[in-house]
Amino acid sequence: MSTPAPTALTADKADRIPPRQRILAAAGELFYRHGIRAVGVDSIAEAAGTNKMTLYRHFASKDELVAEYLRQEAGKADSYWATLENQHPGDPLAQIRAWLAAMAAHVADCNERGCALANAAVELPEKEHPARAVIEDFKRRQRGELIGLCDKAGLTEPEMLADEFLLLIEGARVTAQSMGADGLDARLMRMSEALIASH
Amino acid sequence: MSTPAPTALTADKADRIPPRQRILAAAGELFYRHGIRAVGVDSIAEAAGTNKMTLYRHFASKDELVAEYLRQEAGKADSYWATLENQHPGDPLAQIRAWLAAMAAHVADCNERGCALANAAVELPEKEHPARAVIEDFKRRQRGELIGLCDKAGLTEPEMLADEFLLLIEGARVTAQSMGADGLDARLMRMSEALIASH
DNA sequence: AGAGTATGGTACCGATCGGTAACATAACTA
DNA sequence: TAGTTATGTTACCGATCGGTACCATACTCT
Repeated sequence: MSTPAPTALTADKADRIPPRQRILAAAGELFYRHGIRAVGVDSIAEAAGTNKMTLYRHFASKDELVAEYLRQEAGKADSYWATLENQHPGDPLAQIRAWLAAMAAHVADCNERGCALANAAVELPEKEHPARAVIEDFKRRQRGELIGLCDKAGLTEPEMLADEFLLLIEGARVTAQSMGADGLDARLMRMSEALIASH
Repeated sequence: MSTPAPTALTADKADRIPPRQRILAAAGELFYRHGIRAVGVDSIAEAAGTNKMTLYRHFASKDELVAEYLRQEAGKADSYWATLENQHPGDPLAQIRAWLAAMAAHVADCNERGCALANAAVELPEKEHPARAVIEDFKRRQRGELIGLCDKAGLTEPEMLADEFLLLIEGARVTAQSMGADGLDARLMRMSEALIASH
């Protein structure tokens, strides 16, 4: 009678998921959807099916929670390189193409709101914010991985090419937020192929 | 004794500049530097050398002030196309190159924090916000102007090329916020020239 | 000079912000 | 079973949020 049904739909506290993970998941959703500064800790705790006190037992401050949220997002993106290697073992060019296609799909997805890390950089300009280090480290790693792939694929000027890809993708993700993603993914893939051909 | 000295250094109320302009100027500075949500109306009024009451006599709400701020920024960018036409009359390709160079300079400028309109789009995802219409209109106009120049310059696939430019620039401006602008402007110019050559 | 208007100053509103104290209740562990 | 730890609950803190009422100036225009 007490437990209505183990629906597992809502992130209710009855779930076996520990509160720290629930908080992080709820914060991720809200931060990404509405923006970091637009979301208060109260609403995060509520969405996580817990309360503010428990939140502050796991995170020293909102800023630290933000940093952890970004670490989580960075980790997801980082692990994707290994997935690509598994899908196209020993074929760096195919990995690059798959990565570009995945990015184009992100751009085309109406539910997406760009790169969480890049958005955070726009919203948190203070250099002292703990999130800044997370963002910069991630962007550096991402660039390094992509340069490595371009290099292994035997493409000329791998650094230049990787930067071209990154600028194009980043531009597309932010443009989609202000102009919509109408046909942007197809355009993105065409441009990418042209870049590959020219290297 | 009362007036210490007409220093004209601070944006003091003694200036002949009407409060509405002072408020808009102060809001522009603060919004761009620290982010829209990070700036309260009190601090805007104070920076403008006036008070909150006068601010609300000129702007119906903070959201409306934000929209007006973005209209102002859009207007500046819009008027730049005429400047380009004056500097290189009848030479659309030179105008494109000058525009690209100006954008690269923006990217390289450490005091810049990307496109004010694009940043606002990241910070204000709510579709009902009065700023959204301003942003979308501006981006559409910008794209139209650039397509027109590419077309008049006799470049092939002017729409495609304009989108390539826009994505590249937008990507560079947001990337500069998370990775610094280290050599990004030179890279940007090289990529732009390659794009022009291929069209 | 007088009337109307624009601005400044102050105090205030309810709501929310990030963050905490104190206490009760679980849950796990020895 | 006793003790410890993690979690939930409630109430609260000072500060700030966007927004407003009220009144005193100051300026402008007839």
